[in-house]
Amino acid sequence: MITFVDSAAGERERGDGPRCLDPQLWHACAGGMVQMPPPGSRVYYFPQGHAEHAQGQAAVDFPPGARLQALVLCRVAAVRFMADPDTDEVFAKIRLVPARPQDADANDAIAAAAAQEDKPASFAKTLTQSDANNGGGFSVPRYCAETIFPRLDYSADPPVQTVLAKDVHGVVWKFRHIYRGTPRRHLLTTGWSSFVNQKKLVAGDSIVFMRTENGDLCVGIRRAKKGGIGGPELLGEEDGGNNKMMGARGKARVRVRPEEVAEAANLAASGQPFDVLYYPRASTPEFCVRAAAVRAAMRTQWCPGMRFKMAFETEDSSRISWFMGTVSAVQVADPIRWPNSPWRLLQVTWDEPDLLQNVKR
Amino acid sequence: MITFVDSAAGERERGDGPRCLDPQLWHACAGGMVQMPPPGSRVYYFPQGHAEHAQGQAAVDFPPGARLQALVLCRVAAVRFMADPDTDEVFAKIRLVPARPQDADANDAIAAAAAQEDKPASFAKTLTQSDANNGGGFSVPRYCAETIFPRLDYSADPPVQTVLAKDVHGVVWKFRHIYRGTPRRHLLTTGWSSFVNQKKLVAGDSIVFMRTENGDLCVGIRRAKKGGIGGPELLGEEDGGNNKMMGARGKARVRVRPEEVAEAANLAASGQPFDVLYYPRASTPEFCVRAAAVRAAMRTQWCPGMRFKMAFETEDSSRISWFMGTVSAVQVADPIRWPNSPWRLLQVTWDEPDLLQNVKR
DNA sequence: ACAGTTTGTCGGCCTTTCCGACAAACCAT
DNA sequence: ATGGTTTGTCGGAAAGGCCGACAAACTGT
Repeated sequence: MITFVDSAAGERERGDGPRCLDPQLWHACAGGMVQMPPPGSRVYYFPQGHAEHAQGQAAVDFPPGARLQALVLCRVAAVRFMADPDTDEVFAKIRLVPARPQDADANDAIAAAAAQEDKPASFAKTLTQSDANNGGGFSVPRYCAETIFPRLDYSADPPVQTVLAKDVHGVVWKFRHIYRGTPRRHLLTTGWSSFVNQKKLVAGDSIVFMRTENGDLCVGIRRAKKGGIGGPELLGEEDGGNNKMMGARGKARVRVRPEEVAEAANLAASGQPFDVLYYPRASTPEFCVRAAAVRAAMRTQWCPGMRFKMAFETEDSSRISWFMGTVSAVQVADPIRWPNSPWRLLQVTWDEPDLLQNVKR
Repeated sequence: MITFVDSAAGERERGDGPRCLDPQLWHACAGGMVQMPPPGSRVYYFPQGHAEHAQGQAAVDFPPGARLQALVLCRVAAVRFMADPDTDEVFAKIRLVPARPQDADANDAIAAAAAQEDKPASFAKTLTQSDANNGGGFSVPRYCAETIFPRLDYSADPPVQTVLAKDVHGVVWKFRHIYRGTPRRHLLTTGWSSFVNQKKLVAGDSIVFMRTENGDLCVGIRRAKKGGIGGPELLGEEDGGNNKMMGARGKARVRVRPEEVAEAANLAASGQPFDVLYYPRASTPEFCVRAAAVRAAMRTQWCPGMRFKMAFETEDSSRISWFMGTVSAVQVADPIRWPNSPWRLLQVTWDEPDLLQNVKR
């Protein structure tokens, strides 16, 4: 394997191929609202959702003859946290084993609570024009510099230090961190420019800094959704445990191939173990949803006029906000192919006048 | 382990610690005249020489009581080719097992001849002021560019290519190689500056380029001997198989600690296996000399007035030249501590009027 | 010794990037 | 609203580094 650096600081830990990365950095990159089902827990697998995850527009070609189910109860056998070698985009490889309903539901809730704990401090910033284009500098928000970066010695004039940050591949980047200007502000100078160039960052992309338990700094990337850098700021995000929102822009390049979806759906239907790739930032709904959450949602009789609350994350990952809306219609997506599918599309009218959003369940 | 790169190109193969490096690159860095005794061959180990290798001035503190021998016949058990992680200086860790004279002398000559073969093409250049200080460029001697570097496409205007060279640690450096100017000449531009900075090269240091059998390029470093960068060009080099010259400048930092020498000498005297570190560019005489060479030299009755010829290597490692001299005195170095030691210092007056040189044996 | 070739050094100029000034945006009262 | 704080953008300036010109050094005859 190869660590490759050019006009920059880089360091690599190991020399293996597409390896698993630190789950905490993975979560920091995925966004604070992504919660992966822990191994051993049970989820419902939605072939329809998997298909949406795979496609831009091209429909997945499910074999016509096969007896497919709209949702399959599975046990999570393993979750591998990974990152795209080229784009640094994080994704997970989830191994699912179809299960029978009467199987034990054991630790679902407990494990979920445990996963919530000890989440290390992280901070995300969307790159400005100046961060991405200008003379090789990055304006570090004060909060980020003070809580995520290593302590800076303010007695020096000007206060400067070298900051090392490991990316999702284990490559370490070296930045000069300086506190200067009038008024004073935190900046990354030397090293930033080549980071931007090598990661091919543009204004609108986000950068995530995370501090591990042992004090090391990590850096991740969240590419801007394609189809317009400027635009309104609303970006699709994951739900708070029950519901899901889907961004309207999107049209990402291929990450999951339709054949893989078809194969997974078939294996699921025939009760065999299978792997799925899950891209947490793909702006499509979850297709592996906690069994308990699905059952709770199914108990609700959704009908037009109901008020609807959906969580989303603010840009800097520091808080969680809510959108309010009203259910305007309830319709089954594709009654012919997927009879009795709870993969209903609720049409919601948001209080904030924005694009119509499709919300699952 | 760490690959560290800053404003440069770097790449690492493996992640282990002080590992062994490619023997051919090691030899290219050591200089064309260094010949390591192959495993299985026999050498005489000279504690006195080992001590000189270790010290700047500080004498090695041999335990007074111990019965030490001036030279110990040993079998070479293993040779590990290594490089200093900080300075890139090459050295070898030699495992020696004391042997009895009547043991087989087997393959000494054969192995030596074999070692001579398939030495890959390499080229060394001493850095000029312009190479080391000026606007980040390196003037590549035509011979080096044409025989060591990858083929350049001269049909382009100007002819340019990116050259990758792996250093002794497996880190790959990236250089822009261009053929331009009037008159035309080969230059390394982008990437060179940061190589100089990170390797802390100064005018007077040498850089070694080597081409491996499979066509890959390697780069090594030979630091200038300390105590004056400018000065006369004569640098101490190894002998042609029989004799040894010792540079007068030197005073290098510690590489071998006196305790290690004392321990090795004791183990040698008591017939136990031991390790020695050998720095081929330390400007001290060999202290592990082929058994056959020692016996040949011992048969000669050295006396004042004898003519003396000693090989040395030219700066670019392309040729071997000879110094002629006359033996002016024969004296045993330290008759009290080392009775009957052949570690005599012949005093030689060189034909070229230079500093007096001490020559072993 | 001479002519041809090779390469070390220099000044010019272009690019990169570091810097404070300023003001817009943001926040807390 | 208002004042204090934070941070995005800009133009100036310094540094880095690429270039050909020129001449010194070297080579072979």
